[in-house]
Amino acid sequence: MSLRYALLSLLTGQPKTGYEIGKAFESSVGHVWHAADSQIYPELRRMEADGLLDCTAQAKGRTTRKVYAVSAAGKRALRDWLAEPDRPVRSRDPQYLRAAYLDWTTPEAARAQFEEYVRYYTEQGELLRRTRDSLLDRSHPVLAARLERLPAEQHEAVVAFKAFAYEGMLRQAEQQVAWAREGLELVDRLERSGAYAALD
Amino acid sequence: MSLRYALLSLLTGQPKTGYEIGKAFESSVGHVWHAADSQIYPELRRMEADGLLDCTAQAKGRTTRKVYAVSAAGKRALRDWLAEPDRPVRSRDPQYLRAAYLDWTTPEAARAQFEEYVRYYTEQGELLRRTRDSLLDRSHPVLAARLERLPAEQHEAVVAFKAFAYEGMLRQAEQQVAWAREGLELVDRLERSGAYAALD
DNA sequence: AGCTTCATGTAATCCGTTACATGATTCC
DNA sequence: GGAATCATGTAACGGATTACATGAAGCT
Repeated sequence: MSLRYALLSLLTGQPKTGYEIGKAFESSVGHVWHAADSQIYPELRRMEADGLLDCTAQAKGRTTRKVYAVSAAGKRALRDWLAEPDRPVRSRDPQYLRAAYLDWTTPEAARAQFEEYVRYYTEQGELLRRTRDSLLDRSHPVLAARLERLPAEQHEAVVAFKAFAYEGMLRQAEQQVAWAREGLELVDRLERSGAYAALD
Repeated sequence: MSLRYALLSLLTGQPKTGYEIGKAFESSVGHVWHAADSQIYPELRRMEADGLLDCTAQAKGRTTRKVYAVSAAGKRALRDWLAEPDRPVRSRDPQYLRAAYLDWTTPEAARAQFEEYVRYYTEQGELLRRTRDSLLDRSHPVLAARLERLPAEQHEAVVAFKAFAYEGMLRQAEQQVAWAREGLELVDRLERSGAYAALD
Protein backbone atom coordinates (compact mmCIF):
# COMPACT_ATOMS: atom_id res chain seq x y z
CA MET A 1 0.00 0.00 0.00
CA SER A 2 2.86 2.40 0.65
CA LEU A 3 3.67 2.74 -3.03
CA ARG A 4 0.29 4.36 -3.43
CA TYR A 5 1.12 6.98 -0.83
CA ALA A 6 4.60 7.50 -2.16
CA LEU A 7 3.07 8.34 -5.53
CA LEU A 8 0.44 10.51 -3.95
CA SER A 9 3.09 12.43 -2.01
CA LEU A 10 5.19 12.92 -5.08
CA LEU A 11 2.26 14.19 -7.12
CA THR A 12 1.17 16.71 -4.50
CA GLY A 13 4.30 18.57 -5.54
CA GLN A 14 3.22 18.93 -9.13
CA PRO A 15 1.15 17.01 -11.72
CA LYS A 16 3.34 14.75 -13.79
CA THR A 17 3.23 12.21 -16.59
CA GLY A 18 3.92 8.55 -15.86
CA TYR A 19 7.37 8.89 -17.26
CA GLU A 20 8.19 12.01 -15.27
CA ILE A 21 6.92 10.25 -12.19
CA GLY A 22 9.30 7.40 -12.86
CA LYS A 23 12.23 9.80 -13.16
CA ALA A 24 11.30 12.00 -10.20
CA PHE A 25 10.70 8.89 -8.13
CA GLU A 26 14.27 7.74 -8.58
CA SER A 27 15.72 11.00 -7.35
CA SER A 28 13.36 11.64 -4.46
CA VAL A 29 10.75 9.37 -2.81
CA GLY A 30 12.41 6.41 -4.43
CA HIS A 31 15.27 6.73 -1.94
CA VAL A 32 12.77 6.15 0.80
CA TRP A 33 10.46 3.73 -0.94
CA HIS A 34 11.93 2.01 -3.93
CA ALA A 35 9.73 0.91 -6.84
CA ALA A 36 10.33 -0.14 -10.43
CA ASP A 37 8.60 1.37 -13.47
CA SER A 38 6.72 -1.85 -14.05
CA GLN A 39 5.06 -1.32 -10.71
CA ILE A 40 4.44 2.39 -11.08
CA TYR A 41 2.42 2.44 -14.31
CA PRO A 42 -0.20 -0.12 -13.26
CA GLU A 43 -0.49 1.47 -9.83
CA LEU A 44 -1.19 4.87 -11.39
CA ARG A 45 -4.03 3.34 -13.36
CA ARG A 46 -5.47 1.70 -10.27
CA MET A 47 -5.24 4.96 -8.39
CA GLU A 48 -7.06 6.72 -11.19
CA ALA A 49 -9.74 4.03 -11.15
CA ASP A 50 -10.05 4.55 -7.39
CA GLY A 51 -10.52 8.27 -7.91
CA LEU A 52 -7.31 9.34 -6.17
CA LEU A 53 -5.81 10.78 -9.31
CA ASP A 54 -7.19 12.82 -12.19
CA CYS A 55 -5.69 11.92 -15.50
CA THR A 56 -5.76 14.11 -18.58
CA ALA A 57 -4.38 12.97 -21.88
CA GLN A 58 -2.08 15.48 -23.52
CA ALA A 59 -1.10 15.31 -27.17
CA LYS A 60 2.62 15.73 -27.61
CA GLY A 61 3.84 15.41 -31.16
CA ARG A 62 2.33 12.21 -32.45
CA THR A 63 2.09 10.43 -29.08
CA THR A 64 -0.22 11.13 -26.22
CA ARG A 65 1.00 11.31 -22.71
CA LYS A 66 -1.06 11.10 -19.59
CA VAL A 67 -0.70 13.78 -16.98
CA TYR A 68 -1.68 12.67 -13.51
CA ALA A 69 -2.77 15.08 -10.79
CA VAL A 70 -3.88 14.39 -7.23
CA SER A 71 -7.65 14.72 -6.82
CA ALA A 72 -9.41 16.04 -3.73
CA ALA A 73 -10.05 12.45 -2.69
CA GLY A 74 -6.35 11.77 -3.19
CA LYS A 75 -5.38 14.59 -0.84
CA ARG A 76 -7.81 13.28 1.73
CA ALA A 77 -6.42 9.77 1.39
CA LEU A 78 -2.88 11.06 1.87
CA ARG A 79 -3.83 13.07 4.91
CA ASP A 80 -5.68 10.11 6.44
CA TRP A 81 -2.74 7.85 5.85
CA LEU A 82 -0.34 10.32 7.48
CA ALA A 83 -2.44 10.38 10.61
CA GLU A 84 -2.96 6.64 10.70
CA PRO A 85 -1.09 4.71 13.37
CA ASP A 86 1.88 3.06 11.71
CA ARG A 87 2.02 -0.64 12.31
CA PRO A 88 5.75 -1.04 12.57
CA VAL A 89 7.31 -3.44 10.09
CA ARG A 90 8.81 -6.56 11.54
CA SER A 91 12.46 -6.85 10.82
CA ARG A 92 13.32 -8.81 7.73
CA ASP A 93 16.90 -8.16 6.89
CA PRO A 94 18.88 -10.80 4.99
CA GLN A 95 22.07 -9.12 6.13
CA TYR A 96 21.60 -9.63 9.84
CA LEU A 97 20.35 -13.12 9.14
CA ARG A 98 23.57 -13.93 7.32
CA ALA A 99 25.69 -12.25 9.96
CA ALA A 100 24.14 -14.36 12.71
CA TYR A 101 25.36 -17.55 11.06
CA LEU A 102 28.73 -16.57 9.68
CA ASP A 103 30.35 -19.18 11.93
CA TRP A 104 29.16 -21.62 9.25
CA THR A 105 31.43 -20.26 6.59
CA THR A 106 35.10 -19.43 6.13
CA PRO A 107 36.76 -16.27 7.51
CA GLU A 108 37.34 -15.19 3.92
CA ALA A 109 33.67 -15.41 3.00
CA ALA A 110 32.66 -13.68 6.23
CA ARG A 111 35.11 -10.87 5.53
CA ALA A 112 33.82 -10.52 1.97
CA GLN A 113 30.31 -10.02 3.32
CA PHE A 114 31.32 -7.30 5.75
CA GLU A 115 33.47 -5.59 3.14
CA GLU A 116 30.54 -5.49 0.79
CA TYR A 117 28.34 -3.98 3.53
CA VAL A 118 30.92 -1.29 4.19
CA ARG A 119 31.13 -0.51 0.49
CA TYR A 120 27.40 -0.42 -0.10
CA TYR A 121 26.43 1.62 2.95
CA THR A 122 29.28 4.06 2.46
CA GLU A 123 28.02 4.75 -1.03
CA GLN A 124 24.43 4.84 0.12
CA GLY A 125 25.37 7.25 2.90
CA GLU A 126 27.04 9.58 0.45
CA LEU A 127 23.96 9.61 -1.75
CA LEU A 128 21.76 10.31 1.25
CA ARG A 129 24.02 13.08 2.48
CA ARG A 130 24.12 14.74 -0.93
CA THR A 131 20.35 14.51 -1.20
CA ARG A 132 19.78 15.86 2.30
CA ASP A 133 22.08 18.79 1.56
CA SER A 134 20.32 19.56 -1.72
CA LEU A 135 17.05 19.61 0.20
CA LEU A 136 18.44 21.93 2.85
CA ASP A 137 19.78 24.42 0.33
CA ARG A 138 16.60 23.90 -1.75
CA SER A 139 18.50 23.05 -4.90
CA HIS A 140 16.86 19.66 -5.27
CA PRO A 141 14.78 19.98 -8.47
CA VAL A 142 11.76 18.00 -7.33
CA LEU A 143 11.65 19.98 -4.10
CA ALA A 144 12.21 23.28 -5.86
CA ALA A 145 9.25 22.64 -8.18
CA ARG A 146 7.10 21.84 -5.16
CA LEU A 147 8.09 24.98 -3.29
CA GLU A 148 7.30 27.19 -6.26
CA ARG A 149 3.66 26.28 -5.94
CA LEU A 150 3.48 26.83 -2.19
CA PRO A 151 3.31 30.03 -0.12
CA ALA A 152 6.64 30.95 1.46
CA GLU A 153 5.45 30.36 5.03
CA GLN A 154 5.06 26.65 4.30
CA HIS A 155 8.54 26.20 2.88
CA GLU A 156 10.31 25.74 6.20
CA ALA A 157 8.17 22.80 7.33
CA VAL A 158 8.21 21.09 3.92
CA VAL A 159 12.01 21.25 3.78
CA ALA A 160 12.50 20.36 7.42
CA PHE A 161 10.54 17.11 7.35
CA LYS A 162 12.12 15.91 4.15
CA ALA A 163 15.64 16.68 5.33
CA PHE A 164 14.82 15.07 8.66
CA ALA A 165 13.72 11.82 7.01
CA TYR A 166 16.97 11.72 5.02
CA GLU A 167 18.90 12.51 8.18
CA GLY A 168 17.40 9.41 9.81
CA MET A 169 18.25 7.20 6.87
CA LEU A 170 21.72 8.67 6.72
CA ARG A 171 22.39 7.80 10.34
CA GLN A 172 21.18 4.26 9.74
CA ALA A 173 23.62 3.95 6.86
CA GLU A 174 26.49 5.35 8.93
CA GLN A 175 25.66 2.98 11.71
CA GLN A 176 25.69 0.06 9.30
CA VAL A 177 29.15 1.04 8.11
CA ALA A 178 30.46 1.21 11.68
CA TRP A 179 28.87 -2.12 12.49
CA ALA A 180 30.29 -3.86 9.43
CA ARG A 181 33.78 -2.52 10.23
CA GLU A 182 33.49 -4.04 13.67
CA GLY A 183 32.43 -7.23 11.95
CA LEU A 184 35.73 -7.30 10.11
CA GLU A 185 37.57 -6.88 13.39
CA LEU A 186 35.50 -9.67 14.89
CA VAL A 187 36.47 -12.03 12.09
CA ASP A 188 40.15 -11.14 12.57
CA ARG A 189 39.94 -11.68 16.30
CA LEU A 190 38.21 -15.04 15.98
CA GLU A 191 40.67 -16.19 13.40
CA ARG A 192 43.69 -15.16 15.51
CA SER A 193 42.30 -16.94 18.55
CA GLY A 194 41.79 -20.09 16.47
CA ALA A 195 38.07 -20.02 17.04
CA TYR A 196 37.30 -20.96 13.46
CA ALA A 197 37.10 -24.70 13.83
CA ALA A 198 36.23 -27.15 11.07
CA LEU A 199 32.54 -27.45 10.42
CA ASP A 200 30.64 -30.57 9.57
CA MET B 1 14.18 -16.97 -0.35
CA SER B 2 15.57 -15.87 2.97
CA LEU B 3 12.91 -17.70 4.93
CA ARG B 4 14.37 -20.88 3.58
CA TYR B 5 17.78 -20.03 4.96
CA ALA B 6 16.37 -18.83 8.22
CA LEU B 7 14.75 -22.23 8.66
CA LEU B 8 17.88 -24.02 7.56
CA SER B 9 19.96 -22.05 10.06
CA LEU B 10 17.55 -22.78 12.86
CA LEU B 11 17.49 -26.49 12.10
CA THR B 12 21.27 -26.82 12.01
CA GLY B 13 21.03 -26.33 15.76
CA GLN B 14 18.84 -29.35 16.30
CA PRO B 15 16.13 -31.30 14.41
CA LYS B 16 12.66 -30.06 15.30
CA THR B 17 9.00 -30.59 14.54
CA GLY B 18 7.08 -27.95 12.62
CA TYR B 19 5.50 -26.72 15.78
CA GLU B 20 8.78 -26.50 17.67
CA ILE B 21 10.22 -24.64 14.72
CA GLY B 22 7.39 -22.15 14.94
CA LYS B 23 8.09 -21.57 18.64
CA ALA B 24 11.87 -21.45 18.37
CA PHE B 25 11.54 -19.13 15.42
CA GLU B 26 9.71 -16.57 17.46
CA SER B 27 12.38 -16.44 20.13
CA SER B 28 15.44 -16.54 17.88
CA VAL B 29 15.77 -16.16 14.09
CA GLY B 30 12.32 -14.63 14.02
CA HIS B 31 13.76 -11.47 15.56
CA VAL B 32 15.94 -11.16 12.52
CA TRP B 33 13.61 -12.53 9.86
CA HIS B 34 9.99 -12.55 10.84
CA ALA B 35 7.63 -15.20 9.45
CA ALA B 36 4.16 -16.45 10.34
CA ASP B 37 3.23 -20.10 10.93
CA SER B 38 1.17 -20.12 7.77
CA GLN B 39 4.34 -19.44 5.87
CA ILE B 40 6.55 -21.84 7.78
CA TYR B 41 4.63 -25.08 7.32
CA PRO B 42 4.35 -24.94 3.52
CA GLU B 43 7.97 -23.84 3.22
CA LEU B 44 9.14 -26.83 5.25
CA ARG B 45 7.31 -29.11 2.84
CA ARG B 46 8.86 -27.43 -0.15
CA MET B 47 12.28 -27.70 1.42
CA GLU B 48 11.74 -31.39 2.02
CA ALA B 49 10.62 -31.81 -1.60
CA ASP B 50 13.80 -30.02 -2.67
CA GLY B 51 15.90 -32.38 -0.60
CA LEU B 52 17.16 -29.80 1.86
CA LEU B 53 15.43 -31.40 4.82
CA ASP B 54 14.91 -34.97 5.92
CA CYS B 55 11.56 -35.56 7.50
CA THR B 56 10.71 -38.48 9.73
CA ALA B 57 7.21 -39.03 11.06
CA GLN B 58 7.09 -39.74 14.78
CA ALA B 59 4.05 -41.16 16.51
CA LYS B 60 3.18 -39.25 19.64
CA GLY B 61 0.06 -40.47 21.38
CA ARG B 62 -2.59 -40.64 18.73
CA THR B 63 -1.16 -37.95 16.46
CA THR B 64 1.90 -38.07 14.31
CA ARG B 65 4.36 -35.25 14.23
CA LYS B 66 7.00 -34.63 11.67
CA VAL B 67 10.56 -34.12 12.74
CA TYR B 68 12.65 -32.15 10.29
CA ALA B 69 16.42 -32.36 10.10
CA VAL B 70 18.85 -30.61 7.76
CA SER B 71 20.18 -32.96 5.07
CA ALA B 72 23.68 -32.88 3.64
CA ALA B 73 22.31 -30.95 0.66
CA GLY B 74 20.70 -28.53 3.11
CA LYS B 75 24.02 -27.85 4.80
CA ARG B 76 25.62 -27.27 1.44
CA ALA B 77 22.82 -24.89 0.44
CA LEU B 78 23.23 -22.92 3.66
CA ARG B 79 26.95 -22.66 3.24
CA ASP B 80 26.61 -21.55 -0.37
CA TRP B 81 24.10 -18.92 0.59
CA LEU B 82 26.36 -17.57 3.33
CA ALA B 83 29.17 -17.08 0.86
CA GLU B 84 26.95 -15.57 -1.82
CA PRO B 85 27.29 -11.86 -2.42
CA ASP B 86 24.38 -10.15 -0.72
CA ARG B 87 22.42 -7.93 -3.06
CA PRO B 88 21.51 -5.20 -0.62
CA VAL B 89 17.81 -4.55 -0.19
CA ARG B 90 16.58 -1.22 -1.42
CA SER B 91 15.07 0.82 1.35
CA ARG B 92 11.35 0.48 1.76
CA ASP B 93 10.37 1.95 5.06
CA PRO B 94 6.85 3.32 5.52
CA GLN B 95 8.08 5.25 8.53
CA TYR B 96 10.56 7.44 6.73
CA LEU B 97 8.09 7.88 3.92
CA ARG B 98 5.54 9.22 6.37
CA ALA B 99 8.09 11.37 8.13
CA ALA B 100 9.09 13.03 4.88
CA TYR B 101 5.56 14.33 4.35
CA LEU B 102 4.44 15.21 7.85
CA ASP B 103 4.07 18.84 6.79
CA TRP B 104 0.80 17.62 5.26
CA THR B 105 -0.77 16.79 8.58
CA THR B 106 -1.38 18.47 11.93
CA PRO B 107 1.31 18.88 14.61
CA GLU B 108 -0.76 16.58 16.81
CA ALA B 109 -0.79 13.78 14.26
CA ALA B 110 2.91 14.26 13.57
CA ARG B 111 3.69 14.07 17.28
CA ALA B 112 1.58 10.94 17.64
CA GLN B 113 3.64 9.26 14.92
CA PHE B 114 6.96 10.08 16.55
CA GLU B 115 5.68 9.09 19.97
CA GLU B 116 4.66 5.74 18.60
CA TYR B 117 8.09 5.26 17.04
CA VAL B 118 9.75 6.03 20.36
CA ARG B 119 7.49 3.57 22.13
CA TYR B 120 7.93 0.80 19.62
CA TYR B 121 11.68 1.03 19.19
CA THR B 122 12.28 1.41 22.91
CA GLU B 123 10.42 -1.83 23.49
CA GLN B 124 12.11 -3.48 20.53
CA GLY B 125 15.49 -2.35 21.82
CA GLU B 126 14.82 -3.85 25.21
CA LEU B 127 13.89 -7.16 23.64
CA LEU B 128 17.01 -7.11 21.51
CA ARG B 129 19.22 -6.22 24.49
CA ARG B 130 17.74 -9.01 26.59
CA THR B 131 18.20 -11.47 23.76
CA ARG B 132 21.76 -10.38 23.07
CA ASP B 133 22.60 -10.75 26.75
CA SER B 134 21.05 -14.20 26.95
CA LEU B 135 23.21 -15.19 23.98
CA LEU B 136 26.36 -13.81 25.58
CA ASP B 137 25.80 -15.66 28.85
CA ARG B 138 24.61 -18.68 26.85
CA SER B 139 21.34 -18.97 28.70
CA HIS B 140 19.23 -18.61 25.56
CA PRO B 141 17.53 -22.02 25.23
CA VAL B 142 17.75 -22.33 21.45
CA LEU B 143 21.44 -21.41 21.56
CA ALA B 144 22.13 -23.68 24.52
CA ALA B 145 20.62 -26.65 22.66
CA ARG B 146 22.80 -25.84 19.66
CA LEU B 147 25.99 -25.59 21.70
CA GLU B 148 25.37 -28.94 23.36
CA ARG B 149 25.80 -30.63 20.03
CA LEU B 150 28.97 -28.77 19.08
CA PRO B 151 32.59 -29.17 20.25
CA ALA B 152 33.62 -26.51 22.76
CA GLU B 153 36.12 -24.86 20.43
CA GLN B 154 33.32 -23.78 18.13
CA HIS B 155 31.23 -22.16 20.87
CA GLU B 156 32.99 -18.82 20.86
CA ALA B 157 32.42 -18.11 17.17
CA VAL B 158 28.82 -19.33 17.23
CA VAL B 159 27.99 -17.06 20.15
CA ALA B 160 30.00 -14.12 18.86
CA PHE B 161 28.29 -13.88 15.46
CA LYS B 162 24.82 -14.21 16.90
CA ALA B 163 25.43 -11.60 19.59
CA PHE B 164 27.03 -9.37 16.99
CA ALA B 165 23.96 -9.52 14.74
CA TYR B 166 21.74 -8.58 17.68
CA GLU B 167 24.14 -5.82 18.58
CA GLY B 168 23.69 -4.32 15.13
CA MET B 169 19.91 -4.49 15.32
CA LEU B 170 20.01 -3.06 18.82
CA ARG B 171 21.94 -0.04 17.67
CA GLN B 172 19.51 0.49 14.83
CA ALA B 173 16.66 0.49 17.32
CA GLU B 174 18.46 2.91 19.63
CA GLN B 175 19.15 5.17 16.73
CA GLN B 176 15.51 5.12 15.75
CA VAL B 177 14.53 6.17 19.25
CA ALA B 178 16.96 9.07 19.22
CA TRP B 179 15.76 10.12 15.78
CA ALA B 180 12.10 10.00 16.72
CA ARG B 181 12.79 12.09 19.84
CA GLU B 182 14.41 14.70 17.65
CA GLY B 183 11.32 14.50 15.47
CA LEU B 184 9.22 15.53 18.45
CA GLU B 185 11.50 18.50 19.03
CA LEU B 186 11.25 19.40 15.38
CA VAL B 187 7.47 19.45 15.53
CA ASP B 188 7.60 21.66 18.62
CA ARG B 189 10.03 24.05 17.00
CA LEU B 190 8.02 24.32 13.80
CA GLU B 191 4.84 24.89 15.74
CA ARG B 192 6.40 27.60 17.91
CA SER B 193 7.79 29.40 14.89
CA GLY B 194 4.35 29.31 13.26
CA ALA B 195 5.64 27.24 10.37
CA TYR B 196 2.58 25.02 10.36
CA ALA B 197 0.49 26.91 7.85
CA ALA B 198 -2.92 25.88 6.59
CA LEU B 199 -2.78 23.24 3.88
CA ASP B 200 -4.99 22.99 0.89
C1' DA C 1 -15.96 -29.31 31.85
C1' DG C 2 -13.05 -25.90 29.99
C1' DC C 3 -8.62 -23.55 28.89
C1' DT C 4 -4.01 -23.77 27.12
C1' DT C 5 -0.71 -25.66 24.41
C1' DC C 6 0.38 -28.92 20.92
C1' DA C 7 0.01 -29.77 16.04
C1' DT C 8 -0.73 -28.77 11.08
C1' DG C 9 -2.23 -26.68 7.71
C1' DT C 10 -5.40 -24.26 3.19
C1' DA C 11 -7.14 -20.35 0.35
C1' DA C 12 -7.41 -15.84 -1.24
C1' DT C 13 -5.24 -11.86 -2.03
C1' DC C 14 -1.73 -8.49 -2.42
C1' DC C 15 2.60 -6.74 -3.33
C1' DG C 16 6.94 -6.85 -5.57
C1' DT C 17 10.47 -8.65 -8.95
C1' DT C 18 12.09 -10.09 -13.37
C1' DA C 19 11.85 -10.40 -17.87
C1' DC C 20 9.92 -9.09 -21.92
C1' DA C 21 7.85 -5.82 -25.37
C1' DT C 22 7.27 -1.75 -28.43
C1' DG C 23 7.67 2.41 -30.71
C1' DA C 24 8.31 7.62 -31.12
C1' DT C 25 11.30 11.64 -30.59
C1' DT C 26 15.35 14.26 -30.04
C1' DC C 27 20.02 15.15 -30.19
C1' DC C 28 24.59 14.49 -32.29
C1' DG D 1 22.04 7.11 -39.33
C1' DG D 2 22.47 5.79 -34.51
C1' DA D 3 22.15 6.53 -29.56
C1' DA D 4 19.81 8.30 -25.78
C1' DT D 5 15.75 9.41 -23.76
C1' DC D 6 10.83 9.79 -23.93
C1' DA D 7 6.74 7.04 -23.24
C1' DT D 8 3.97 3.07 -21.70
C1' DG D 9 3.23 -0.94 -20.53
C1' DT D 10 2.22 -6.87 -20.06
C1' DA D 11 3.09 -11.59 -18.15
C1' DA D 12 4.77 -14.84 -15.13
C1' DC D 13 6.27 -15.86 -10.95
C1' DG D 14 7.43 -15.66 -6.10
C1' DG D 15 6.90 -14.39 -1.53
C1' DA D 16 4.17 -12.49 2.40
C1' DT D 17 -0.20 -11.38 4.82
C1' DT D 18 -4.72 -12.40 6.40
C1' DA D 19 -8.22 -15.09 7.39
C1' DC D 20 -9.98 -19.37 7.99
C1' DA D 21 -9.97 -24.28 9.59
C1' DT D 22 -9.49 -28.41 12.59
C1' DG D 23 -8.65 -31.36 16.20
C1' DA D 24 -6.02 -33.93 20.00
C1' DA D 25 -3.44 -33.83 24.58
C1' DG D 26 -2.77 -32.26 28.99
C1' DC D 27 -3.55 -29.70 32.86
C1' DT D 28 -6.87 -27.49 36.62
